[in-house]
Amino acid sequence: MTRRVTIADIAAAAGVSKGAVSYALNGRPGVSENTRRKILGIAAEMGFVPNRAARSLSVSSAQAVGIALRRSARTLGIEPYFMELISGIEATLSAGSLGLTLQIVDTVEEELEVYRRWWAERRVDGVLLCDVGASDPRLDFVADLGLPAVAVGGPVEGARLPAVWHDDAEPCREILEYLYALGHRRVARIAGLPHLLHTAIRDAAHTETAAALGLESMTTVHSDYTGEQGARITRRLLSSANRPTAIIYDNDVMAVAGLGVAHELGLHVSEQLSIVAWDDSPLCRLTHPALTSLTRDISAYGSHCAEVLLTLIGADAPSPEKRAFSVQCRPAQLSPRGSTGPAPA
Amino acid sequence: MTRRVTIADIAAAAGVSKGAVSYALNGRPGVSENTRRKILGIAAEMGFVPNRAARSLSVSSAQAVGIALRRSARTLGIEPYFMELISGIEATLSAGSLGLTLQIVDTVEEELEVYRRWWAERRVDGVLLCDVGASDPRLDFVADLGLPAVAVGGPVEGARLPAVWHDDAEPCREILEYLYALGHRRVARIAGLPHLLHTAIRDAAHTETAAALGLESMTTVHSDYTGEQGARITRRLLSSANRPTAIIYDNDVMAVAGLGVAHELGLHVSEQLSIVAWDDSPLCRLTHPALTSLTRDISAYGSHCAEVLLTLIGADAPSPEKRAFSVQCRPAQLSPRGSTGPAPA
DNA sequence: CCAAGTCACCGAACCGGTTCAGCTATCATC
DNA sequence: GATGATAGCTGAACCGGTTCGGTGACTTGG
Repeated sequence: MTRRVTIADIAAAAGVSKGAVSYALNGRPGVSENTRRKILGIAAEMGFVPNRAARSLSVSSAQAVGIALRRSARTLGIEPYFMELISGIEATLSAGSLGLTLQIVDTVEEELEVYRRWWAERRVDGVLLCDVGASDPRLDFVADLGLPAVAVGGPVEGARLPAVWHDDAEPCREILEYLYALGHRRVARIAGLPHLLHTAIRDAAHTETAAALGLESMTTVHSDYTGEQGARITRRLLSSANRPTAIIYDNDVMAVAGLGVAHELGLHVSEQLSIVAWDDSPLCRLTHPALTSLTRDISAYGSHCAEVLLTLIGADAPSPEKRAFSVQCRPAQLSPRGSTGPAPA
Repeated sequence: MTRRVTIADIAAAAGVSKGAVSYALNGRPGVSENTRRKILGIAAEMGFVPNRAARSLSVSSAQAVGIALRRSARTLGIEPYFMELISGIEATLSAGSLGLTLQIVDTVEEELEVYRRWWAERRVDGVLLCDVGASDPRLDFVADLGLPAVAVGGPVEGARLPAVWHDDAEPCREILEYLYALGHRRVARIAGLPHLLHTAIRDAAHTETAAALGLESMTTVHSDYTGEQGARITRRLLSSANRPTAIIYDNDVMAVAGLGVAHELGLHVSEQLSIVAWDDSPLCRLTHPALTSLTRDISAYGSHCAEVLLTLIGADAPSPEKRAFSVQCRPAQLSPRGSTGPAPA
């Protein structure tokens, strides 16, 4: 294994000092165009790649951002959301040649501890906070720590840090009006974790819109996003006396599970029961019938979050007027497919 | 923002030299038990956390391992395999307080470039190679580079690096014998990417076993693991003159898609068509009927791979007899569920 | 009582970059 | 022609750890 090439080697080869090489490589003033070209040539020729640790040590930046996920391995596995989000984040980061450090945690305490450690070690320059809760201890924690962070979800009130989010209320209205137009009067919704911010927002939007439309019933049951719970709650709802004619699921996994239960009970989906899923992953198109869903570009969402974080930590200085603060993305669009139809008589 | 605590601060507070502090913190000989306790006490009190960059610079280790995934965002999203694998890897790594660096790439060339850069920058101490191909350029590349790596899949012949794998042939025999016992004589298999090593192994095992059992037909069609292709191929197979009575899918996503197609064609799954899925994710239990599948503990598999990599890079020196070389894991187990039944008359 | 050996600790070099004060040569200015 | 400004570069300090040679104190043994 040949030894690594350092700037000292380049300096020696070019007959200049280490400082000059550093200026040349970083495109800073302080060297003439001629020597810069010469140095760059030698560096390329010798296959120079700067040592991260050395740079981080002097500049005190990690050239990496972190993300801690507080979900079980099983949930992370089936839930397409996270991988799509991560792949979007990753795309933006690697364009700026930043690394992504990933950690899976069990509890909030553990998550806070991870942030504390990452920041103390300078292992990351900033973090992305997923699954933002209505009153989330992490927001103040990272702000107090001074750790740059972006909330993936919002809006967060009294925001001490930027948030990137979709308007969740509008799609809720859209879907309820759509179901109403199809004749549905008894609608149920299997919602996500109740403490999450967007769950609360959707809850409110549904209650409000249902009242405005004068629906006969608008039941909301909270769940943990797993297929098991989705199936269990669906089974209960469909066995009740006055069963709903349409069910809205807060994610696609539960919707697929719900579809399975409908099959199991011998209910024809679309004729006897309509199903709508949030978060349109390819999963929604695999089933028969395909699931009507609320489509968001989650990968783009992730990219967006990463961009905001980058401007926040000043990794790539964009136009100065581009403020690094809360951004709202295009809301989810309704994609009607086979799983919704006119309400049964 | 209060300034970070460094070992110099601790040294000053304890009235000793930086060197002594370093010895004390790392549990090395060179300080008395008394001063060690004193130093540890002060360090804890001041909330000391060592700076990664500084340590990496002197020790020249990154305290992180890397993983580059060469799959599209969409595939990564629906395919539960990767997230489960990653979560297993992550569990082992964070136990050893190593970080996980993730990157998503488009082409092999790009992937090789990522390895070269990571290693040159000393951003990682080693990597895990996923989706091992039958003749995989990455194996020699990382070996030549001197970059510690573990192949997640195998066995790889002429191995210059360790591999961790499951025996894929045995489950193939098991499933075919099971289907045979149920009376199936025309079996099809929608296989994965043809260049992948385990695909080749499964191909061979199926062909061989089918011949041994004297099956009427054993069709294998290769795909790219996506639900779209799974559906398309299933549709074609089921529309053919002498359609199979059982289909084996190389992953769960395609199996779910296949189930959708069966519904679409009005075929009763288990009575008219049996379906078997590889890689039992929770997805397989969401559908109706639930999918018979070949269960592997992918998360444990990931942990295992990470352990081998750790011993390889010597991060945690285990018992010396524990050689860091190719390990074979427990093969997948057949989990019979509702999607398989006796062949139709 | 002194030589040898051991223990605990210090001081300094080192890893590979960045950055800044300072020096020199060049050039414009009055 | 003295003065000042500036571009181009050097040398050294610095970031925060690790590591190693060396030193003084203390124990041990003959």
